[in-house]
Amino acid sequence: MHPTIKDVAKKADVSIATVSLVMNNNQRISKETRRKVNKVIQTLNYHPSRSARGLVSRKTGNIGFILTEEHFLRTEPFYTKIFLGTEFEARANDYYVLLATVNTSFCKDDSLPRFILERNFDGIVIAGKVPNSLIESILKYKKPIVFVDFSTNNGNYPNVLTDNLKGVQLAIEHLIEYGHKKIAFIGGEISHPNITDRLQGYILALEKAHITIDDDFIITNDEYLSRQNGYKCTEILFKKQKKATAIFAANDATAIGALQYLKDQGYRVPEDVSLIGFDDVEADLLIDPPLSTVRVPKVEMGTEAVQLLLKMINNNSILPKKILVPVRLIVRQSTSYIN
Amino acid sequence: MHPTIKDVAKKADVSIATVSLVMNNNQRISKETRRKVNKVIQTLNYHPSRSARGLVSRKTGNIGFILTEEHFLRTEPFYTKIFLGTEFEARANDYYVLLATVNTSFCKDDSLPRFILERNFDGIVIAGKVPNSLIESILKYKKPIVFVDFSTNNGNYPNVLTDNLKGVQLAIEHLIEYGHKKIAFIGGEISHPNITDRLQGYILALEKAHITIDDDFIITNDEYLSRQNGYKCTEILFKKQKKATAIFAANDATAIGALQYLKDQGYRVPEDVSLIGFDDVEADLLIDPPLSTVRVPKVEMGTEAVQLLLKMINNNSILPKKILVPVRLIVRQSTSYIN
DNA sequence: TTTTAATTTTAGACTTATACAAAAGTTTTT
DNA sequence: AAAAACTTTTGTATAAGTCTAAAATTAAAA
Repeated sequence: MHPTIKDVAKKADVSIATVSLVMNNNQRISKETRRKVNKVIQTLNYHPSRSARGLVSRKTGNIGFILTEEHFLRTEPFYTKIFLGTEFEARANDYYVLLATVNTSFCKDDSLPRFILERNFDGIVIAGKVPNSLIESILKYKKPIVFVDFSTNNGNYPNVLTDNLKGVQLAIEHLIEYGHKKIAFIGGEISHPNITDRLQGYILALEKAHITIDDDFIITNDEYLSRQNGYKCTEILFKKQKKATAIFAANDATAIGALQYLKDQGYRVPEDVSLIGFDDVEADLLIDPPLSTVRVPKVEMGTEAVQLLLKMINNNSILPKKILVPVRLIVRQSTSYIN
Repeated sequence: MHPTIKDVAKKADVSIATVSLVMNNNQRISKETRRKVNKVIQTLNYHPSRSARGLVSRKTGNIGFILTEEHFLRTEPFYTKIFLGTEFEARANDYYVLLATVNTSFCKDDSLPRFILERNFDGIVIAGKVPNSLIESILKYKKPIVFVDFSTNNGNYPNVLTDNLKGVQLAIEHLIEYGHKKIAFIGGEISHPNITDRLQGYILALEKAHITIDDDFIITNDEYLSRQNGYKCTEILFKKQKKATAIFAANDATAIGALQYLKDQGYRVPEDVSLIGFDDVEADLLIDPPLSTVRVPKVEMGTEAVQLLLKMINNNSILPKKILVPVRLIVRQSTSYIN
């Protein structure tokens, strides 16, 4: 059998309480005893049992990570990267991450992820948009929660968000610098906080540059932010009289769909139309031309979320309610000077 | 506080042992008592504590998933999908999956993933090639292990593998059907079991079609299976006198690199050269022309692995030593009839 | 020596599973 | 019909490994 706290205690000739105190860095233990015990711990390669610890201390050492199935199975590894970030940061702090997906149409009587029912977690990271009914169910457990890439006014929990306003501003300024004035905004899921922000940022950036907002250049709907939807929006945009010379797409998937439409219609990108997206996903480099975009630091969002969550778990009093992760303009070949 | 077994026992007017037996579907409990207890369990929304269970039963309900950092961070979500599969299957069986990455250059004194040290797992899925030293360290724990997408003769543990021979055979037959006879094989990591198999399959398929193997058409090395390497191999291939009319690439990344070289040199795909890969990754659809390939069912590999692992954990006697997951030929636009 | 501070130990709790004991219910034997 | 022998069902007691409040011990200071 593998060693337990008793084996360590016996070998170090102290009580198990002492060993426990040493393990938990309690300062009452004398340096000498500490050293002696630590040595035995090393020798025996002792590691305390999670189960026993969890049972008595009511801390499980687990962090839950929840997102919708839809987001999880999404082709672009957007949330996968956020997950990676949480995983790294959790591991660095001796936590495990338990991943669970929920149905997009979760309703209040559906059963919650198992680790919640079993109280097998100390805190939860909720990534992306999830149903309100799910949030309400989870809130009942009164455990620390951090939202990533989604904000809700349900409860008052901290968020880790993309700096959308800043990102759009960078993108629009970039287009303006290239001489564009007829800049369109296309995208779906307009009621999603991220997209609302981006549209808002688009308007602000144009106003700042003293360019009048033209409603004909704003094509939005409430459908999923897919390539298909990007294609469709661009089609609507270009069926109008006025022609935009640049398109800001609400995300890269939308931009890739837009590119397809433009190619199909014989427009050259960027010669005829400049195109910029948002997110910076893998696919951007694979398409022709490579897509200019705004980089969202996905992995960092995950690490930030865990750092915040751990602070909550440890009752750290200073808690930012909102962390905006910095974005970066990535200029590739889909944007150029206006002809 | 949330309910414990005691609360259930009191409310159902039975002993905690009875509740426990009901929870574990022990048949000695009478139908009536069972019903009564189950009803209370429902009413109280009782879920047994993982920690307590783990402590007494020595089962943690956790499955470890190990892969190298390199594989985890890989752009193509190959292992991510396998992970998804394990996650789904594990959840369906009330297990959690704990993911851990290890350094590619793990050496025997490095510390193992934490869940191993803490014995916080019932079995492990090892995905992809991992250092031998790691395997040796893990074997010491004498716990069930299943290897996915990698086979080792270290110990005698079951594998879940791609049916490489079949896959290559399908690809080569497809090319032959299109009239190709000068079919090249390119790829790195030639000592990787998968790639060794694929080369083997290439040779067998050609022999079967009575086409003589030409060593000039086999370009391999031991570097990582990257696009860069695909580019390089193709360069070597086409600097020779004899020109191949079709290329079988050891995987899709290699194929994409090959495509780049061909385009750079003015070869048209598939008019001048047919190109087929292996894996079926996301990128295949994004490149121009979309890549013909052999689909590896990644998610299914994960589910198969967990099913196998659970059988081992539950001491199921009938254990296949090797599961070959079926592959499928995916014909897209990078292959065509020879001109 | 007494008081105080520092260090260590004792004892109990956390929740569940299970061996064994006990009770209740059935069948067989006399 | 009662006793004996089973069978089925339920309960009692204990153990798993760790943490922690409170108690006990030791050392240091007064």
